[in-house]
Amino acid sequence: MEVVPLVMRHIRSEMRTHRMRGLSLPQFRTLIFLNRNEGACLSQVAEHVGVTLASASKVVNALAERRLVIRMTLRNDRRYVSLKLSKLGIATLIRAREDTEAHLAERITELSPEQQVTVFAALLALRGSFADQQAPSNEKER
Amino acid sequence: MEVVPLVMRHIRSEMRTHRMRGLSLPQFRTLIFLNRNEGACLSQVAEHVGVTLASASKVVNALAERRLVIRMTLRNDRRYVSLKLSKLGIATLIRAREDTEAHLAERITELSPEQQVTVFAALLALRGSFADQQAPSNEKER
DNA sequence: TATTGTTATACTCTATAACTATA
DNA sequence: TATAGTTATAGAGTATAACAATA
Repeated sequence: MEVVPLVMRHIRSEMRTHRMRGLSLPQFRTLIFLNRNEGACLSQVAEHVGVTLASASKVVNALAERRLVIRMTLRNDRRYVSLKLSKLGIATLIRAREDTEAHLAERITELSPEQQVTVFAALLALRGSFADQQAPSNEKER
Repeated sequence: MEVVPLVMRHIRSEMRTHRMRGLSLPQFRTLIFLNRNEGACLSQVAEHVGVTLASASKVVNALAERRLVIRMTLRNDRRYVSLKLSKLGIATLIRAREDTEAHLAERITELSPEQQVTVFAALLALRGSFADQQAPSNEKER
């Protein structure tokens, strides 16, 4: 409860001060997800980012207006929207990620090698515990 | 970059679904800070929460309107605002914290005892690295 | 003149609810 | 009738810039 917001603050602060090509955190995370899941639909984005469909729609819309994301209607079932990054989106994501990771890495470097190993192990454990949590808590209530 | 937002999402999700007496995360963190630093001024809140003075002013204003925080002008230097929790604020904070911590604890319990130790050590290390980043010059011993 | 805080303005994120389009 | 997505509306958080009050 205490540490996570500290780290979040740092990430956001870095993203602000280094512009990040003007990406907000939800936008950034959406780009990351679409980079690894080309052709995903909006519902999948919403579930992954952990927001409602309506919120995801707005975030994706902003990204589409900036030509970072391409929206296409599926032929099979025209209710679905297929999403993927444009070339500009990919380039933007790469540069944004490099910037932010570099600054996070700087922080981590301040820790001892043992602490770095500990942090890495802990994050893996936390990911295992938290990563699959949004599916049950998000799907059932809709 | 990947795990921290997951945990944040979980915290926020818990806060939403369990109402948290309608506290947002910045409001919650502000109450926590004031609980441990009675009489702190607005600038200290802003620095601790990691936002600008203007943003802190808005958050505190919302808390004051809900009678959770009491604002008082300092006699010595009337530019300063002294902040503290009301009784209602204290009660609200306690219940909110109990709820959220209980749910976080549930998650952590899913990890093995070794993993729990690892997570704890990692959070300590991260706190050491990230906590003083906001206020390198503010070394009060409170 | 410097410092503390507030207000004005503008933007993003977020939710819920109502709506459209498709199946 | 059910599902995917959008739009409308509202509220909170955030920033910068301009302002007020105090020292």
